[in-house]
Amino acid sequence: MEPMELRQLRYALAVAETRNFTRAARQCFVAQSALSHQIGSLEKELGVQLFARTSRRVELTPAGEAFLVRARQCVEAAELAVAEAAAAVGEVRGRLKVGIIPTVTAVDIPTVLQHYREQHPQVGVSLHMGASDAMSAQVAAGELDVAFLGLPDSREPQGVEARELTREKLVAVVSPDHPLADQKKVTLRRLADSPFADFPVGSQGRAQSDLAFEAAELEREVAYELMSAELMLRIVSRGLAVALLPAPLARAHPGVRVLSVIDGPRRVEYVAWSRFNPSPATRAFLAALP
Amino acid sequence: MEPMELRQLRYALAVAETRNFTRAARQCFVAQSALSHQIGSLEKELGVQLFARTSRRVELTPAGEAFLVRARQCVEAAELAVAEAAAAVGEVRGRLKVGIIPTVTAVDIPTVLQHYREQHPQVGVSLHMGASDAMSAQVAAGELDVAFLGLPDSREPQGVEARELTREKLVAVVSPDHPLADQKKVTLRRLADSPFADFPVGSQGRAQSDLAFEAAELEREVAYELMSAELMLRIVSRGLAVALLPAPLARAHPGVRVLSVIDGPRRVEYVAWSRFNPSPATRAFLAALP
DNA sequence: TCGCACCGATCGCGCAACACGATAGATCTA
DNA sequence: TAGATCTATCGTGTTGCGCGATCGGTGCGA
Repeated sequence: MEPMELRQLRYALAVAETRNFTRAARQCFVAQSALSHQIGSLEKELGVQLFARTSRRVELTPAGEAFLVRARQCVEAAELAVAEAAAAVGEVRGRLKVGIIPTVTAVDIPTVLQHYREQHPQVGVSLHMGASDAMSAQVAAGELDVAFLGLPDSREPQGVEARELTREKLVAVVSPDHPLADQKKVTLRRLADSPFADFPVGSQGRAQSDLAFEAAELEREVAYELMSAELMLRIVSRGLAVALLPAPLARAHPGVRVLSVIDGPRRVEYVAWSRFNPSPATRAFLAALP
Repeated sequence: MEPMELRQLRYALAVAETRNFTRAARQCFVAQSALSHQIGSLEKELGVQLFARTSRRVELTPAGEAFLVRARQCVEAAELAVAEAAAAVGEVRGRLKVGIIPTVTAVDIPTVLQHYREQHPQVGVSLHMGASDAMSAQVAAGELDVAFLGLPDSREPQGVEARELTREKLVAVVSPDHPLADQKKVTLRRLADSPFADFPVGSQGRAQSDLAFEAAELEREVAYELMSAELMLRIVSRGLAVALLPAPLARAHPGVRVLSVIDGPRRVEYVAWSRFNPSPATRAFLAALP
């Protein structure tokens, strides 16, 4: 019996993705008969059914689930091997998965991506938004290549390599009608009387503010929870709530007043990447960051 | 141009291992011409030389080094995929790399290995001796599947999953001629007058004792440093030094006196495995441990 | 209920690529 | 200089991969 080959893994992954032999074959640019035959001989060699197929539906067997996790790693490693070889002669190729929080301020993401793509047109970039915790876990698990994270200044990224990009104090944003609107400086104590818009409980964005109020032994009401800084600012401008946000985001938004907070929380922004063997595309991205 | 296949990676790995096309071909059970051709077409597709060959010597180019790291991961993932598929129908196959410190007491390694092999004859087992720190790093890096570790009771394994096997107090061993030989109990204070045999500086085995002497604010002389408990006991029996060791090891050795140490250090023995996707062979090993 | 659309398995055929053995060419050794 | 060693290359045979066509089974709609 012939040993397993990458082609069979690629076909099997396509079937798992589409749950359909015919579409999988199209995706692999081969005839359905060829793909069927390869899957069949793969299953014969393994001695296990990977797919349970009725003529109407294709599903993964438990064996198929377990097998394809490794098969995916295998194919990814093969792509990375090609990318490494190309990188050794100065050509950066491959794909790059970037995670960003909704409050990146240290760098202008579109500019960074534009420069990166100009320097390395052979790299396909995909962007993903998310929370710092989820994304640093994804980086550690290899599901993201790099991620921009924001943490309270008392914390550090866990389980990943990281570089500090900026360290800044959050500012308060209030609507022009707010009683504090004409102040230049406020304290948490005075802000705590108003309802807040903030990030969802559990996110590091929320922790940035929560920790400060805890340290000051103050209670506050969070009336709105959302992951979007943009929406948060619009809610503030309507006078529905106040918020603590990074200064660059706050100042870029019209229709709100920005107040410095004397005992306000500090946050740190990091760029994080995997501890183990970042891909050439990842190394190039980190090198291209200011 | 054809896409890369596992066959080419297997051949390339064999060449990297043997540094010789002819021997690599034998290892792969193909003719040398076939292997040469595959390597050639692989290099052509990558657009990079992987091997610098004179007709006398074969060496890896930098591109080859980088490429083969990933290629190795790729074929290992392929093997694991096969093992996972087999495991899904109850057959445990594959290879298992076990790391052990020289002072395992919680389990009898030969017995464990014997039972494991009887239950899972399809698994090839390889044993490696080493220090706790080095081996837990190897487990984290995927170079070992499981490792038995010994740590001071104030520490825990880092970067790996681990299960505590036993927690015990170290005993003192002295030669029958030693002034303390007839005591049943001693203190660190009284032991500290004698020269010690102990594990090398930096190892966790050494840390077990060092921490205890530091806590007691005592100085001692370590006259002999070695990684073998067996040798350590022979040195002790000759009267050249005293030592602190796990009780089961000490009692198993003739020609030494074993003393309990009132303020003696405690150690914990763990079995550790990788955080990420242990192989079927690894899962079976952990399940087979008492 | 019948026909039709959909889907995977199978078969026969043509071709590409893989492996083999032999040999050429290069390099180091005695 | 002869020989040993090692990789590249060439010509040849075979295998297995992909293709198109077709079959058989299933669910849906008229």
